[in-house]
Amino acid sequence: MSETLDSSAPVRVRIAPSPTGDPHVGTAYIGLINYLYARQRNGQFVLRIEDTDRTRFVPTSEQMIFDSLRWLGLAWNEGPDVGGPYGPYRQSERTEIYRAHADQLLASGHAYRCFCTAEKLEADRRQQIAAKLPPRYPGTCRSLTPDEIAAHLAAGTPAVIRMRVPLEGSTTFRDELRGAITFDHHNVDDQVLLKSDGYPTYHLANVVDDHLMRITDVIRAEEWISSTPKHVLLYQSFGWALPRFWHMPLLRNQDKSKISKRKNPVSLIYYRQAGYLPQAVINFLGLLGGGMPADSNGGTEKFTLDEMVTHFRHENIRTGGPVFDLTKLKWLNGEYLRALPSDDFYSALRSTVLADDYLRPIAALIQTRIELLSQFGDLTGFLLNDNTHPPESVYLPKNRTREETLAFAADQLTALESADWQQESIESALKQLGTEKQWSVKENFMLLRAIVTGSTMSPPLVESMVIFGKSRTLDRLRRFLETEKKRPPVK
RNA sequence: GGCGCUAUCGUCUAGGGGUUAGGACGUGAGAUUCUCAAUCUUAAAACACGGGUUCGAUUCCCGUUAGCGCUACCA
Repeated sequence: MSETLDSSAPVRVRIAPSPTGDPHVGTAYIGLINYLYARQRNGQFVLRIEDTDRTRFVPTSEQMIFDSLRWLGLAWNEGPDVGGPYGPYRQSERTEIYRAHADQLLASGHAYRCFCTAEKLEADRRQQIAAKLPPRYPGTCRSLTPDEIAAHLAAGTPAVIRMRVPLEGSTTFRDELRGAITFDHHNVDDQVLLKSDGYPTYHLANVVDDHLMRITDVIRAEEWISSTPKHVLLYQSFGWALPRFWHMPLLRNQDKSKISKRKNPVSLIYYRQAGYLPQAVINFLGLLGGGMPADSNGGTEKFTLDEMVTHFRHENIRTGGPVFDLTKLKWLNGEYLRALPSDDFYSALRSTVLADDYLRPIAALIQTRIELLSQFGDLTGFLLNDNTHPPESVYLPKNRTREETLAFAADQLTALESADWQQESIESALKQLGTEKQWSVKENFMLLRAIVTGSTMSPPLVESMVIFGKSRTLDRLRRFLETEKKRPPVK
């Protein structure tokens, strides 16, 4: 095992979300654990944006991450928006640093250039899988001669830089929650460190940044355990001291799989818009995985972020993955809502479901459709209600079976998930799906209307969906599918 | 398939070599309330399995099983 950081070094931790979409509830969870750790030890909490995957980059994502984490009360000491002594805190602005470090590994022999094409790698992988072998990089470019490399470079062949994992031996590291974990080098792949577009992969960037940013404790999700030996090897190649590693259990869906948007609302935007209070969400997150002594608050399961700072014990974190139980979160939220002073409760309503920004576009939508102002609620109920589950008689099109209808609704969900949330993109995504599956525009939109509004009659559907918001609309679709799946056919 | 991690009520968890294995959510029943919600009372509900170690294992060790994760020029 390698040396660890000087244990007297001031504690510095980080979260490193990727701006690839809506801010994720898992980011908030890991953020909370890091935040508590830093505050308990008078340490620093760093926010770093890991935007090295240019293909999945979503420009609006970063701001949403900032807003959501602040909403929850997780303030960071250093980050892209607040600055700090170890910036820049956006990885896309640090590419020179990664390149220099990759070059250093090239020079020291800990890494090598690889000129294999994506097609070849894919073919290799398929062959290995077919032969029941573990898919690994076959080492084609591992021992290229200087001449061969020069030739490729001269020819301008696109290249990546891979790490040279020792063929023999093993790497052991300590996980603060589980003890020593060992990986045989046979099972550690020659990971790509620098991609052909010049951006680093997570593995290089996170090691380089954690070292340069003086991170003492890497507190991250359990899914990283199997790549930790690569990181340890990298630290060793650079001759750097190791941080402590804490791998948190993964949040789970009801079926125990890793939490996913397909089976659960995971967007923090959703929780905000649906009317969860930040103190309820953060309290609930603190309940998952243990860490709070049961008797620290007189046995209550309700506690504030500050109470967590004083009582939370990282050593007591349970390593089994907790199911993210929406039912319990809702109960907790109700508790907080009821405990609110009535004025605060009213402002909470006014800043969410009755916010001007929300109501104004709704007004525009119904102005031409009413004769009395008091009819407002008649037309907009579905935008103010939480649950609008249509009966089969409403959602089922003539000449369609229940099975094909539910299957199509699931397709609609998939199509909408990847759609940009604007009228035109939503419409074209839906129409394209309709054409593919031979559903008429009318059937298509009517079904969706029934699911989203609970009725066959409503203001313009897509505009309504835009106002209602992506995360809530998709959630409605998901809940519809889920309950219909469980319900036996009525007919 | 390979490697790794994990295992207490349906769910979140407490506990720990000898306990009636505790609490919370949810569920059932009852009380209260004009209704509903809230509230109160109450009930059902768990140590995955097999070997050890031990006077005694749910607790410690090993194995099995199951679940999960990783196995990308994604993070």
